[in-house]
Amino acid sequence: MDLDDPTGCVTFLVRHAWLSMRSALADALDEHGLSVQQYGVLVLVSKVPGRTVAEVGREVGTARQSANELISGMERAGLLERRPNPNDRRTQQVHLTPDGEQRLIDVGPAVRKVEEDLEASFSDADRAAARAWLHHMVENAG
Amino acid sequence: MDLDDPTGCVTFLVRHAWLSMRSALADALDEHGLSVQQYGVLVLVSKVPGRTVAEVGREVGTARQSANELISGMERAGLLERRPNPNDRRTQQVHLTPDGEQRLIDVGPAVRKVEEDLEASFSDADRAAARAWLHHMVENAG
DNA sequence: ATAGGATTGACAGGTTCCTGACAATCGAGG
DNA sequence: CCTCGATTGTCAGGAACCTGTCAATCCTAT
Repeated sequence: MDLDDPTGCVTFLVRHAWLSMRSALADALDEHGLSVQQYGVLVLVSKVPGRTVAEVGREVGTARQSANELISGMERAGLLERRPNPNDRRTQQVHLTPDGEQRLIDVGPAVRKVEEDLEASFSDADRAAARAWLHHMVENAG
Repeated sequence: MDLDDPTGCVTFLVRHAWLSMRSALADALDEHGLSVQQYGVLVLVSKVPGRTVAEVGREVGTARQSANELISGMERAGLLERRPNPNDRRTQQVHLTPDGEQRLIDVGPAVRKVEEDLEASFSDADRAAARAWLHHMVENAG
């Protein structure tokens, strides 16, 4: 990727960072047969099992319908399963299958290595500062 | 937008920041009838007139074909024009029309206000640090 | 209890973006 | 000169994502 950002617009710099990091992450993930979006859902459902489709969509930053299609695909791939929600007949609880859990464990080191390598030259303070800046953008925009 | 990022993965935090900032930018832009991608191309071509389609695609972080479609649409909208390149008969030089230049001038303040408001609570040093971090991600990934 | 509003998962249809090809053209090396 | 590899703009087809909509369900207030 080229992406030198001559626009002088921070928003596009953030976009370029996202594209580059996604590309690096994708390289590590598709050795394990996972897409970046699938990995995102896997991590999310792993941290908070029982999430509904709509919740997954919101927290992963995509439309409800896109989350639906994504989850359906992962269900077909045997990574996820939907269970009926006893407290709400509209929704379904999304859970990891044993295969999904195993896959998440398998890719963990590779993912962590990618991000660690990318940030290797930064101090803990710098990393925290960058996260704070990014988090602030998330909170105050949209 | 929700986007609280419980994944603990910086890459997704960057994605969330991009989505949020893009949404804020889009709100400001569509009052002037521009999309975020169109604005990006406008700024890029303004800074370096005569860019080819392929170059625009690379620098804006999209496929050659997507840049082609984007530029075609903006040409139809009277914002851009393609001129033959005397030194290379394969390529065409993309230039702003007077309308395109005017539109860019018109939206400038709104765009700058959005980004300034987002970063208002950060010092110059913090802003520079965030840009350095982002730039490093762009350089070392992809 | 029940009416009204909001939310859910899913379907249909459309937009955006991408990959894979193609001929035309350029540039370097015989 | 001429060939060969690389690059350009563009077309065709598909993948990913979104909006709009619907019935079903939940929640709140009267």
